[in-house]
Amino acid sequence: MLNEILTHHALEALRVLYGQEAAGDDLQIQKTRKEFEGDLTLVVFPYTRLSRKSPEDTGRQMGDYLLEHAGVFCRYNVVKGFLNLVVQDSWWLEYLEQNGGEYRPSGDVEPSRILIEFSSPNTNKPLHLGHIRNNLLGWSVSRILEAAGHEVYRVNLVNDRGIHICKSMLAWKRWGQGLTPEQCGKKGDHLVGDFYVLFDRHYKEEIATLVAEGMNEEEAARQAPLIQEAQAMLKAWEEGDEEVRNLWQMMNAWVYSGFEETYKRLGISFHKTYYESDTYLYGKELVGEGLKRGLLFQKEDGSVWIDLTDEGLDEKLLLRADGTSVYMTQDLGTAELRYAGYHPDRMVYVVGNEQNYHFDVLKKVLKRLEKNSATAIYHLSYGMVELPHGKMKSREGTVVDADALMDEMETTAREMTESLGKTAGSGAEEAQQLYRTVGLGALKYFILKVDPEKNMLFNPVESVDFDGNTGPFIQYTHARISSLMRKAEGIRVERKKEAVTMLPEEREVLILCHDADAVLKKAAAGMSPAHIANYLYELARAYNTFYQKIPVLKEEDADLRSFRLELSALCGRILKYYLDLLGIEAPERM
RNA sequence: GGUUCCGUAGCUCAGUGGAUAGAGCAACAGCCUUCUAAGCUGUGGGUCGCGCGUUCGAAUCGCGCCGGAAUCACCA
Repeated sequence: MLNEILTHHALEALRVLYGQEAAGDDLQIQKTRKEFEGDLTLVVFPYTRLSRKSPEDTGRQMGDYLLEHAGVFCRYNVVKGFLNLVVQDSWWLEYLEQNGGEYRPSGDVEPSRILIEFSSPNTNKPLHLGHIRNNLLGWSVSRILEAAGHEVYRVNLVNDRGIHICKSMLAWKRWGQGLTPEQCGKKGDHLVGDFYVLFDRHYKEEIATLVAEGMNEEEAARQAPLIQEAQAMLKAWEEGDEEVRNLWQMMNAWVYSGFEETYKRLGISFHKTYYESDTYLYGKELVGEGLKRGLLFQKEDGSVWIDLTDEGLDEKLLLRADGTSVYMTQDLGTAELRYAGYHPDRMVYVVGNEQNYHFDVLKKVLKRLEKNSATAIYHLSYGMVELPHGKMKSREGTVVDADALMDEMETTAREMTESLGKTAGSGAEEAQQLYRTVGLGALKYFILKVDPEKNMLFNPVESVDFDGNTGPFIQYTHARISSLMRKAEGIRVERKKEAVTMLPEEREVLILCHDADAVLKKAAAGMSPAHIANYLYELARAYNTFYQKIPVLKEEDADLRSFRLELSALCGRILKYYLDLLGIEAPERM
């Protein structure tokens, strides 16, 4: 709001003072640095050409004009080419009054309909740390887009069929002896994952045996009895073999109940879940249609390809010689199905950056097939989560399991809380809830504060802290404000505006609160929760500085006390609202 | 080799055309008889990978190098 006022009057100043027109986008407005007095700073270097005066003189002339006409500034100072403007106390008090109710972002964007796909797990193993980044990003981005005023649909595409699924099915059939999750007390996704690992172990042994008998490795990998049997199983599945289908349904059901638990714990949900087994055939129709129209071509063996060499890419396979589909075929199908179902302006795919090339190709193929979904697709690419020893490899046992990680976070939160002696006065259930909230808050914040595009390092032993720039720090600030509010019940009084003079620490909090809308806009435009996270930290820190230095309830002057309470309340509401955008809960006490 | 992304303090990360480049962690020194110390204040720590260019102004934009990651599968 301040930015708009300043922009409007600064342009006017340029017109009146120098007879020059400038565009609003050219104005450079920023928060005044702490070492100078002011709330907003206008960079006047660019206008020295228009004014034909020194930066200092230009700044002073514009400052005088703004003081007189904008009606919100009370002082200014010019340092080199920087015009630092001080907002009147009365304007801030007015602002506080207008934002006294529940916090709502301004949301002045062109609303659009957005479909966002994330999570997209395979049903052959439990979720791990990589999925956690995916899930948290997808969830948070969808919440940010909603808050910014868009219509958002969250969808999940479960990869529930394929050779990898058959591997765990086969292993269970062979060595499982009818074991169920109920019998062994294990989550279904973990149990199925165990058999997937078991398959791999036996498969490797078979290969080693064949190699020892003189076969080369590549051939052995193809000839091993286990893999052949798995392939036969996949074929039987595709032909609708009843026994295989039943086994498949039973084991997938185990996995889904396991996933359900993990999703619930992570606090995420979807509007719709697609299953690849339902949609994987549709892509073939698209390919067939494209072939008929001469947009694709067929090789001698009958496989279907697209030639993207004129776009700087290669020839890409779209259908195997035996008529079965590949990854790309399926994605073509789901893209079109979804587009037809929702008619979204944008279809966002939250998928790791290892698939940048795949999405590049996907867009180009759809474009070549003259499909509308081509322009709607947006790949929200994010970096890998690396461990101190390198990348996560499921086969080498270096994955960080999602459920185990959450357990660990809760345990750490409990130990931390107990060592701080903060458990007194709350029931066991309430305490458990707090450990969950704080532990997950730490994990979510740690992951979301990093720019999605960048790879990040996760050290299981020391990465997730509870001090400093962390989730618990922000949650703590919120709890602290909540405590103030509880104690303030009934002692609030009407205040007289003219009786309040603000201190720098108070102005700092106010200007950050005022910044909230702009931050949300930026986060929505860039689909980056990191902006929200870093903003939250700044706001919480500014509030803590204020809180530590300036009395609120203990202030004897009733007008000042009320003002500081209102300021605290607004800050608390914003912290809560923005934490929610990250999927983090804001506890009332901790 | 082609393409894409990344390189900022010992470590983890902000900052993406403006002022003397910022936080946290780790280290050190202070602050709880006072509204929640998961907090606050201070000290030390930098060739923003290297070079050239554009600009009144470059960590930020362009070009070239160096280093790292991903990808270029009839796996998904």
